[in-house]
Amino acid sequence: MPELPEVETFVRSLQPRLPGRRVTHTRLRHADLYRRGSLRLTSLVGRIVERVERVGKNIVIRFHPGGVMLVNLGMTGRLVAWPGEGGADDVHGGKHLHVRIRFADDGELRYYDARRFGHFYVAEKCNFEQLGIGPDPFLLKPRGLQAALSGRSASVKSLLLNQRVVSGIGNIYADETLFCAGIHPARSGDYAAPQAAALLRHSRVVLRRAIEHGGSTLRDYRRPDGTPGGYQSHHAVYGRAGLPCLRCGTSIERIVLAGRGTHFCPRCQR
DNA sequence: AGCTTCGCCTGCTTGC
DNA sequence: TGCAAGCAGGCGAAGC
Repeated sequence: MPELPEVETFVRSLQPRLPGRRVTHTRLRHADLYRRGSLRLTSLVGRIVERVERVGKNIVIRFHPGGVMLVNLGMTGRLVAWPGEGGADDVHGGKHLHVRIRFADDGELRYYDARRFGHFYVAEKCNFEQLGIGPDPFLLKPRGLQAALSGRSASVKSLLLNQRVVSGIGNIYADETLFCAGIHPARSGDYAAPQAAALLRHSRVVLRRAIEHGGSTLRDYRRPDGTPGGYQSHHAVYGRAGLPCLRCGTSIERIVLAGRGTHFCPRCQR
């Protein structure tokens, strides 16, 4: 599931390939792909890609002389330039190809999404806060996270998953961060608030390492070139229920918290 | 207001 | 072996 490291992997592939290209046609299969309030993709025709960046789990494409497109990949979305590198085109046999943005040079930006949980948002300008996209973990200050956690009775895990609190952390990296920080996922935000600096530090270490490995592939996710990411083999707790903790040997537990499968070491995380 | 649960959507896994 | 039910999960909406 594309979280920050997986989205960053897509952005790093797109950034050297899209800028300078002019949009000539757009095609979208289902209008329900648009997030509420979005302009149509056709409004981008004639505009030139300026740059590709990432905010939290969102891919942000900015255009000249104006306009911005946000893509949230949901669970199984893939945003790739076509033709792709090394036969990686049509990874789903074209069955799940939902958006095609054609450029003047005949190349395309393609969006595939098997489960259609992803969303597009097109606007002249966008305000991330209004869209519910909070600060990126690499920009958020320890004090900011502390303030966002203190006084909150919700579990620290659900707050890490809350994109308004910090954007980019999803189920895998929330579990991994909490393990590194030694905090039980069911603890309240208020309890964890004094440890905000450590939480933030650990989240950055985990996210940076995951980016270096091209993200985590559990099932659907593939890097832009079609190869799986490599970070899943470095998970300490996620997907390791019943296996021994790498630090103390205690069996890793799995519970459901905030509606998500949650993995932790009952001895290392208190 | 804050928190939890639900539903969207589809493919893979599990169980009868 | 085959089919139906269960499960996974980001995120917005609904409910408490």
